[in-house]
Amino acid sequence: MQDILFDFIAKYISLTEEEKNAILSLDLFHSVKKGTILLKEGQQSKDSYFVLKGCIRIYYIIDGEEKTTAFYTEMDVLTPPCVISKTPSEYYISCIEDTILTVSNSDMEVEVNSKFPKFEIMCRILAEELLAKKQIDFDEFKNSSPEQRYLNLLQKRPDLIQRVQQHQLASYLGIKPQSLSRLRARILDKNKE
Amino acid sequence: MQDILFDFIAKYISLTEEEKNAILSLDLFHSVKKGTILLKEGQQSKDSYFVLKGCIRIYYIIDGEEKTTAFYTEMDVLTPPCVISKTPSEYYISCIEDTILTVSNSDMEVEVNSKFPKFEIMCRILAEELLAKKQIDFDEFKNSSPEQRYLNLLQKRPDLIQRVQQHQLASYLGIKPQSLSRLRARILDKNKE
DNA sequence: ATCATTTTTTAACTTAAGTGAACGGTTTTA
DNA sequence: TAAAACCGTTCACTTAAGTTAAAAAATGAT
Repeated sequence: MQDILFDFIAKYISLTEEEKNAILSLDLFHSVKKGTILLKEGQQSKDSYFVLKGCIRIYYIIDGEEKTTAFYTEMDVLTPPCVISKTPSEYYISCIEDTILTVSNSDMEVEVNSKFPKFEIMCRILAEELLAKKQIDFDEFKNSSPEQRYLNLLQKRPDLIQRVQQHQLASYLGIKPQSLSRLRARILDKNKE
Repeated sequence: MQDILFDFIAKYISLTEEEKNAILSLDLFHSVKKGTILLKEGQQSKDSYFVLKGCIRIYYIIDGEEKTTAFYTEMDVLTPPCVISKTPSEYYISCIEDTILTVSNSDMEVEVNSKFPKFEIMCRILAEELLAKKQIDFDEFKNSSPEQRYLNLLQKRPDLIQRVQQHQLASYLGIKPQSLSRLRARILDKNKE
């Protein structure tokens, strides 16, 4: 499990044994049961996550309805926006599967970064990469119809469609569950011809 | 003009005179005429921008149609995704007004960051903030209808609606120009009652 | 295994966005 | 300055998503 984290870090910087031990001493690894809520609306938090196994989601509750906007699976990093802005969260974060993840808080990161400037660099590169990816995802979302978005997701993250509930997937695609269901039937019809 | 840049930087780190001079010696400031294309599809680039005055936009050309996905105005920072991923650009960047901006390339940034570790920290914080903001914007986009998006924009960036062409605004809102026109008429009707 | 609950699908109807075309009004440019 | 190109709006029509409700299927608990 630790190797997964170190392999991930190795994509950005190379670590000495001393540095690896410093990380391990932080006791970052946690096992979390399906359904656990990591963050609630209104709460303040300093926690960031790295998913080793499983899946977590971000969702809002608007007019009593859950609106899922993001999923994080194996090898995904999540620093919730409210941690950056230091404001109360407007959304929930929960585990939709039994999940193994690392939990680090921003105080820890400040300390590690000042002790090992390498980490500062890794964090910068990682944030830049995630920003670039988010921008591209957003662009694709704007430039395509619900049906195209679904087909696109089928290409890029086929696992999600299996492991995630339809109504969560629907709001992730910016539509209602009934529309997703209909849209899938439409696609099947087309392929039959 | 330089003070605008230094005021912006001051939000993140404090600079000595020596550091300010190091920045000024880089010759970052540029004036660009309306209509200038800063980046074309297919090009590779290392340039990042900070807008001091004016407005630039990102757009794709899909099936011969321009699809505008982002606007950057006063005090906005833009590092195009293709600069981060070091891949050819899939989009264009152009000035829709006479614009004053700083242009810095990633080689310069690597050098400055290694000479002044402070800058590394600023870049990290800035990237994290922009990522958090982008995530929230994306969430709001998914959770709202075209009409709500338009009204939301009217609140948050009323200037954009004045200075940007309707068909560019439409694709920014994820709809067709005719739909934006109709939607505005609908809103006016409602307010008349 | 059965029942209760939740999730997904289907259907009928409403609403709004997409499409293609036409109309003035502006700006560009030859 | 006249012609061409472009832009925003409007209209009629098509297509697809939203809404409400109900049925069917899957899941979970006892």
